[in-house]
Amino acid sequence: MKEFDKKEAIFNAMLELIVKHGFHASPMSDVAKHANVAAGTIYHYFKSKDELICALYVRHKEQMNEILFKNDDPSRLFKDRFRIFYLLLFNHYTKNKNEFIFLEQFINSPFVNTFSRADLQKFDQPTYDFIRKAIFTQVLRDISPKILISMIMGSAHALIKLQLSGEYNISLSELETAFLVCWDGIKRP
Amino acid sequence: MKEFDKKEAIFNAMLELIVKHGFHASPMSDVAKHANVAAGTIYHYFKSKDELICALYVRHKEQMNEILFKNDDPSRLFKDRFRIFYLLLFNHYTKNKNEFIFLEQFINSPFVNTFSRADLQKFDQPTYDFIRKAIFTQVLRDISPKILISMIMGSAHALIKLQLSGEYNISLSELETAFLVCWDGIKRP
Amino acid sequence: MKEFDKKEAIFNAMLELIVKHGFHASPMSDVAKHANVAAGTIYHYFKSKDELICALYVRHKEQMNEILFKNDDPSRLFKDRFRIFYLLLFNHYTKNKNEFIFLEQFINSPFVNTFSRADLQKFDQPTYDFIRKAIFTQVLRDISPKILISMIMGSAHALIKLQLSGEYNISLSELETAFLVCWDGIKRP
Amino acid sequence: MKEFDKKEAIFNAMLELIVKHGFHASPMSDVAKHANVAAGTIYHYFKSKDELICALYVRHKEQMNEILFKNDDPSRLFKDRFRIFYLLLFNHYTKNKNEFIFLEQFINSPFVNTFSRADLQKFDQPTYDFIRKAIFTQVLRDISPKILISMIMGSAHALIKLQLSGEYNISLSELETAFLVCWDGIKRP
DNA sequence: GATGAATGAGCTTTCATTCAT
DNA sequence: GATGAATGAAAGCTCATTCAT
Repeated sequence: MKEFDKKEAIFNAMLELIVKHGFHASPMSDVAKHANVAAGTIYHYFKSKDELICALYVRHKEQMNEILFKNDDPSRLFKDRFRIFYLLLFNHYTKNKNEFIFLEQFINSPFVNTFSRADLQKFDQPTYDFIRKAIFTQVLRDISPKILISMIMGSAHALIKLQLSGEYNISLSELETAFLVCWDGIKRP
Repeated sequence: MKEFDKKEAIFNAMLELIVKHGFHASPMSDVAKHANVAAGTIYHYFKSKDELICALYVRHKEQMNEILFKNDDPSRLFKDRFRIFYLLLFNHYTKNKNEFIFLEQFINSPFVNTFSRADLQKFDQPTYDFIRKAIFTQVLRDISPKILISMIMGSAHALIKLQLSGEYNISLSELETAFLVCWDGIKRP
Repeated sequence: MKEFDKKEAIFNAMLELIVKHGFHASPMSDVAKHANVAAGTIYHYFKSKDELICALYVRHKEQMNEILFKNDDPSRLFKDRFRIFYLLLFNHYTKNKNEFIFLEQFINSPFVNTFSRADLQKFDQPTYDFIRKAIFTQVLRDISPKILISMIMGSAHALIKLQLSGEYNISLSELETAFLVCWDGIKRP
Repeated sequence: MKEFDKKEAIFNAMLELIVKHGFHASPMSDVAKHANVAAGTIYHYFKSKDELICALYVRHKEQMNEILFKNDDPSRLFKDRFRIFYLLLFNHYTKNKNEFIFLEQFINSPFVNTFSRADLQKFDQPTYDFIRKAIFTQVLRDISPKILISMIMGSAHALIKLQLSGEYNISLSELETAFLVCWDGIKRP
């Protein structure tokens, strides 16, 4: 078994357990069991439980940026690009529930404070640039990009959470309407 | 010291500790210390740590509903009523950071699963009714109230989080613009 | 069972185990077992294993100073007082092997560095004063008390170690000769 | 790199780490790192950590006997030979602090029990013979050589420890006086 | 009601040692 | 010979909870 495999196995085991039981109810011994490695092995790849959890966050953010922006085509109309962004976000997380739940748990826990504000901003740089340019070109409302991004992502995440909760099943047409709710709010009037 | 005082002291101590260190780093012994009671005393008021945390959540939700709706005047224009709701939400949480951080941490942790879906909905009933009626009277978009509420609250909370993060200071006029971003998205076009 | 009893039981259990197996082979779980307390109980009385070990050292030094000096009579001839000191030292340690072995292990381990030089000197203050005065009154050689004390205690401890090793059994008359070996070396010629 | 070099490197790394952190805080992985070899390599040269530590002790004792006795000239006056022995001992250890601290730590730890009494005596045979003959020729007091050696070495080591502690700096003339303290005690009166 | 010493299961982490390469 | 990833038993320590006072 190659190193790559074990590290991945540990990541996946930790992700699954955190989602199911939370940080404090996911002992390293269980992570080891689920990853099919010895407890000590985890400590070859990660200095501590905290570091493993933070590495999981970093890995996720990098993967998401890849997913959201790898096919973005700046020559197209912004509204269309933004719609694709919105749908990619929704689709990825509703199909990868664990990643979403982990993410929400992480960013609302004191673990985030492990990172400096600058580090955290770095992960969101692609989204920040995406929105900032659209404000600059007068496509979006003339308001701080930070505020706009917060509102966009906040409402999108809430929508994803609703879907994942099983409390309500969002149809495709409702998703398109939700996109419009967002778009009508942020576009320059 | 009256019973009331001790229970309140325990609530406040737990709230403060959770916000500062997270659930798993807030031992009951520390709660006792901060509340100036003996460790055993907590167990007169709450069956367990989990129960205490859940009771804290219930207390908070009830207080918030009181704050948000006690002065709501159904005879006024919905847009105005909604604006007040939006500002009350923002103002309360930006002035009571601990409550907000606890809330976000709680609802994104496996603790929420302590409650049945029905119980959780009960806490949000006032908001649900508030929005549902406005859809019914054709003031708001014709879309599931659950979706609309998710998006409204998601974006509002994200805004509050931005303000509390210290990363950006939202001015009064920006707050009014943010309200419009929200309103323009949800109002019936 | 009173607090005093448990703390004492922990002290004694730790002492015995360290002597038998060394610091690193005396797990807290064994200490707990030998002291008939729960593992966690040790941590009510001592913040950590290291602190327990250091407290053991402090306790020992205080007891020894009591033993060595409580009956010292400054009105007597110094040689006699010193002889009593010498014999008390030898007798106490040969009858309390564990204390001696712990002490030697402790002061030759990196644990001593827990204490500042000043703290360590404080424990030896009574002996220091005892010897310094005898140098001042021209009974002992005119040499730094630190040097004299080192040589006295070093040779006395080595003698005790010889006796405790079982390699050789020191008779009473040999002990008196050993005292003279010491005395003839340190007295003012 | 020759075998010799690696074994030496391992010895030196272990010595340094033990002195700095003690036996129980000197992991083999650190020894490997400091010696610039792989962890597994240590096990080609030594069966276990304990064996490595014991081998270190043996190596040291052999080196010391070489140093102390290689230039001893039995035709000279015993007092002079003993003085040289005394000064060699002091000089070597005050210039090789690590060796001294390791030695003291080792002989006061349960590790010594790895060796039989006979083995331990073998290492001290040269010193034993040196002193025994001087008693036999009536130069030294008529007392068991074991007692005499214990007292000599005990006081000498205590002196070295004083110097190494940095607590007091022993001058050359004080060292000569210390030698006389020793000599006046042991010489036949 | 209130206390806080005591519990002990269970946590994170370490580290001597092995073995496939 | 040499490597260092992998092991897993065992360490130090924490903390929710209990119960005699």
